[in-house]
Amino acid sequence: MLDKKKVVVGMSGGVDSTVAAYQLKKMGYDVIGINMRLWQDEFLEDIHLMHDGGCCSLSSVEDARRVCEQIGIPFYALDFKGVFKETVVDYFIEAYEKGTTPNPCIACNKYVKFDALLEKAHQLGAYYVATGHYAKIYFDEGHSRYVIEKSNAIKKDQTYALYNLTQDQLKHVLMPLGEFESKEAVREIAGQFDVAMSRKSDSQEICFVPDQDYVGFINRNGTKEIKPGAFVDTSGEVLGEHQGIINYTVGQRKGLGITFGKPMYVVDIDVDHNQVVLGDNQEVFSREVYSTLNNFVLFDELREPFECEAKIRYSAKPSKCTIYPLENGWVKTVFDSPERAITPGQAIVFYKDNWLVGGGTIERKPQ
RNA sequence: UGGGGAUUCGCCAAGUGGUAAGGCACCGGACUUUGACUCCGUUAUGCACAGGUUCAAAUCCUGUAUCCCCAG
Repeated sequence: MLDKKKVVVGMSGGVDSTVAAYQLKKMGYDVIGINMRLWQDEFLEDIHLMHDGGCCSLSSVEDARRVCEQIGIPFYALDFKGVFKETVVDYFIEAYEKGTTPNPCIACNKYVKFDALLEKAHQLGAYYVATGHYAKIYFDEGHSRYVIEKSNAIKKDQTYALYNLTQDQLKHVLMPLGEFESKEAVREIAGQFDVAMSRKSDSQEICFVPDQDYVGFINRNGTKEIKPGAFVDTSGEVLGEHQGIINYTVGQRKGLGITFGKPMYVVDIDVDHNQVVLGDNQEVFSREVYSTLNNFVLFDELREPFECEAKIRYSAKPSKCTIYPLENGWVKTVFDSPERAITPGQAIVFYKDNWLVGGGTIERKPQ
């Protein structure tokens, strides 16, 4: 029997998860802090010295332990390396190898934090798992469903990374930071535990990749050989040589190592021909987006065209669009105005007012 | 080895006597729970080289080198 007063909190040792745990404790929950061991890499030794890590700092076990002690809750460091490697790291590498751009945080949320960790929570008898995400989750009578609503701290809103959560998961998830009006308010509370920690920076890269060098990471851990190939323009004309498709993502401008007297951007990546297509600023805009693996939160299934807003990357303002159901669970999104750099592999997330409608993985237009 | 033109930061390029624009690339920083984008900043004591004229030259003169074009 699961205890509804019992909650497992994923503790990174950072500001957000610390305050989340503290708030729950204050609300009277029986809180258990768990630090997830996710990845080991000899290059990661000092990474916790550089970043707060927010959700997924890897080496802050000691911070997490100390904080739990101060809050007065039990603490465990548990091994999640297996799931993490399979569902996040391998996915990450494979995505790049097939010419797309992964979003590891979304995968981690889906498979690790709200699946593996939730399962662990249940094993410990806890009904809930909680995190320091900036988002609001609750049961909405109007929709007769669990819903995800944007955080009050709109600048820190993290609902984008949560679109994959199912009703089953949402039922068991608490996000106490959703009501906070700002990160500053959260930091203030964190200050009482550990001054140094409350000042930790927000900066964040891919948590398992040292030095922002994801290319080196894939070279060390990937299976495929990275081969140079041709840069071509949108008409197929060869412009130069690229260093391997994993180095590029749609919309990228810097690091092409080739000059044209005007800014040039990656417009597309053609894995089959090992080519990277370049174009000018105008050529990187488009109104249509196709997505698969869609999950809807506000309703069960998309059955007819639906007017809403959507964003195609984490840090973007939602733009007006209409979404259309296609066959095999695909969704076609048509924006009112062109969007910049629609990138296969990234997520498109739909919103209606402050509610998260759903989302999916961006794919290239089906032929 | 006749004539003409060129040579400015890694690349493109402005500057025609008054004390080296700009773009791209690179590098650094900000922003960011992904990758990108964006923003800010740094970057040639020196204009192929050697002399000369001038208060003052990348800009004028002389010579040298390299490249391009036209003639043999």
